[in-house]
Amino acid sequence: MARAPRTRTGRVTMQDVADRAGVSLATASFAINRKETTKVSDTTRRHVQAVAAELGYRPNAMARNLSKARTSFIGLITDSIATTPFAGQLIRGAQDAAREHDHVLLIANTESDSLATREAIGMMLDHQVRGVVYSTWYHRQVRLPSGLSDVPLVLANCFTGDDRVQSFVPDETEGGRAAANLLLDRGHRRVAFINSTERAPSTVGRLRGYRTALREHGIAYDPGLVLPTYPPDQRGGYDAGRRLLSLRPRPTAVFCYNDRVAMGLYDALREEGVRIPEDLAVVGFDNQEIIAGYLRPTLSSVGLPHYELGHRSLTWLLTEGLGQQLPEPTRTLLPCPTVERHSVQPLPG
Amino acid sequence: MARAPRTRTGRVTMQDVADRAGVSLATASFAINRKETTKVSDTTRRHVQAVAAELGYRPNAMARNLSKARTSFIGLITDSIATTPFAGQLIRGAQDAAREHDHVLLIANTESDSLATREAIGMMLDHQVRGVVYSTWYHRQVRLPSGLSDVPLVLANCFTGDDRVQSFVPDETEGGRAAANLLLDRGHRRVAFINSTERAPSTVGRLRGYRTALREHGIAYDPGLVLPTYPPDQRGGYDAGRRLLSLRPRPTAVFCYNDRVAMGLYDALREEGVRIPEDLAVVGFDNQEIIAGYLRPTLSSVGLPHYELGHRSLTWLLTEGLGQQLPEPTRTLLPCPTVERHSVQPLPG
DNA sequence: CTGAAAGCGCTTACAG
DNA sequence: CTGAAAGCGCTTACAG
Repeated sequence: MARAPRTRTGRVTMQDVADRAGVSLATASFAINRKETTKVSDTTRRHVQAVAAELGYRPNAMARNLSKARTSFIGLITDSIATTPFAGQLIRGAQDAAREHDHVLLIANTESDSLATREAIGMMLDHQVRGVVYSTWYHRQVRLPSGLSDVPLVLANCFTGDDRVQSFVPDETEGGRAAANLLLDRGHRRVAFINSTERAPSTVGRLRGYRTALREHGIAYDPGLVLPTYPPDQRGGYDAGRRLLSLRPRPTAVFCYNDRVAMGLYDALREEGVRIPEDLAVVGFDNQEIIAGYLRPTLSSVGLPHYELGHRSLTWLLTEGLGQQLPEPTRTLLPCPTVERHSVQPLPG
Repeated sequence: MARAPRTRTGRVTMQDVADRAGVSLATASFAINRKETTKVSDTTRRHVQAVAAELGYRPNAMARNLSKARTSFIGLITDSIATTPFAGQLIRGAQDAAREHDHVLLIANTESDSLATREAIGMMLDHQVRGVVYSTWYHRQVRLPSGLSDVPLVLANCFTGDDRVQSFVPDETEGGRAAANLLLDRGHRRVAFINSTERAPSTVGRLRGYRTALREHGIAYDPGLVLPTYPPDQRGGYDAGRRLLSLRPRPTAVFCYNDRVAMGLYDALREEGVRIPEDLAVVGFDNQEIIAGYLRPTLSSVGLPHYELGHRSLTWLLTEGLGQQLPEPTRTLLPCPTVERHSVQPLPG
């Protein structure tokens, strides 16, 4: 890198490049930005670019943003970042999408704190973000904080009561159906469901999917096979597991609301010497690798599409959500992938 | 909010505020930014601020950054964001520190990809970040990517071979000592250590800490009680657990390299009907809530200070790392917190 | 205490 | 194809 003129910030400016290349600032700008409109001859462009490279020129994004009256920032608001790896996946998806479109994420983690949320929104508006992704770490309905009404917006993993904002959420129903099918397709006919008692998209949707799957297999829905649990964690799963074992005739398979519930169920089964999957086949939900991948036997599960939620919502924002006339907002359902492990018999054949 | 003049971007500018308040742009600027130098009368300042609030004025951060020749951006490079909740904790700590100093994080997740790293660094330099935090999700030595030599830098959870850059890392030795003490302080004298075979700060440090603790308790170090395992996960822990059970006399306590190893150990113990903590006390490391909090019995563990790594490194960067003459770089060790649960007997008394 | 003016580093009509 | 010039929305010496 050659010695170069310096400015206030100690950096090479476009004016420096122009001077050294013997062209005007305007020409340097066009040449460096490779404007499609062929305003600059190939020779000039190559020459200017060579000089820029030689001087180690880097554009000043602040100046560019100001003069273009447009930044390449997208705000991402999340209510948690480290509670689970879920938020991280969502961020990763959003980040990848942002990169694909040459945009930069301004991430704010609010921990559901309203002051932090307000500050985050203010910071984003001050930085002229082109749009905002509002996300939650578990699928739920939200009330939008104020301050977001004047900026292009998309929701990831959450939705508003009136569905007047475009949102992307997991297809809980289809996920519940897939989980149940993992068991029904193996010929199980007495399939229990340990569900959380919260009223949430996940509990309602997964139950609906479970019932759909039963119907499709010609099996009557038996409410007695739906075991409520709360909280939906290892302890709840253990308790529900004990209740499940006292059912007569005993179910041969069970779909657990989530992997932590399955973890507790495993404990209950072990105590009673019930083998998985021989005596009872088990399916979880969430596909938390650290649980599902390490239980013995490893747990078949249905995952949540957090990466895709982040990626799709950001992509939508950048491709459709920025225009003047938005498409009719919808709540778009994203599929939940099935992950087969060893807690269910292999499919015959 | 009153009707206000509009600009290109459709936003209220400082000029609008000045006009409406009947003052000059300069005065508006001073009034709005509450410059300590009392250049503006209280009356004027209050008036201008009232007008600004009335018009819903928000400063344009791009313009401010450009004219001040300084942004409030700090870059944060991480090699993983969703593998574990660790990176999320580190980010959260850094984010909180940034907020405390009115700075904004530009986060890039590279997944250890060198192209992504290069792009991230370029993006950060283009955005005139004031400094960069380079972090890894597990404690290790790193080679710095090029492009970071001209920017204030600090390392979090990693360090360079020559220690010529300030870094913050977990105190593995003290953590290992604390883990062993959790057992030794209960009177255990035959304390095994299931360690990973990788050569890493964690394995080396924790072993050193374990030996220190033994010495302090007047117990001779017995290499036969250090059981190697690889990979350091549930499977490795299970295998090591079986080996441990064949030792004679059998250890009464064991310190596991991490919680996943402990999870596998639990499986081995359960198979043999060995009770925790009555027959064997167990301590893990990492304090991964989803494992340690849910195993039966719950697992005592030593945590890693990811939040603090992020918070301390960012704070250092903003308070000491930005100056012209940096303090002598050091590798600063941060303490690993002990978390007691039920896999160790309660302390008598 | 207040204002006129220059300048930050770019982009982009507008002329030529 | 190339250049002179205005302008983005602020900050900050410098005068008064």
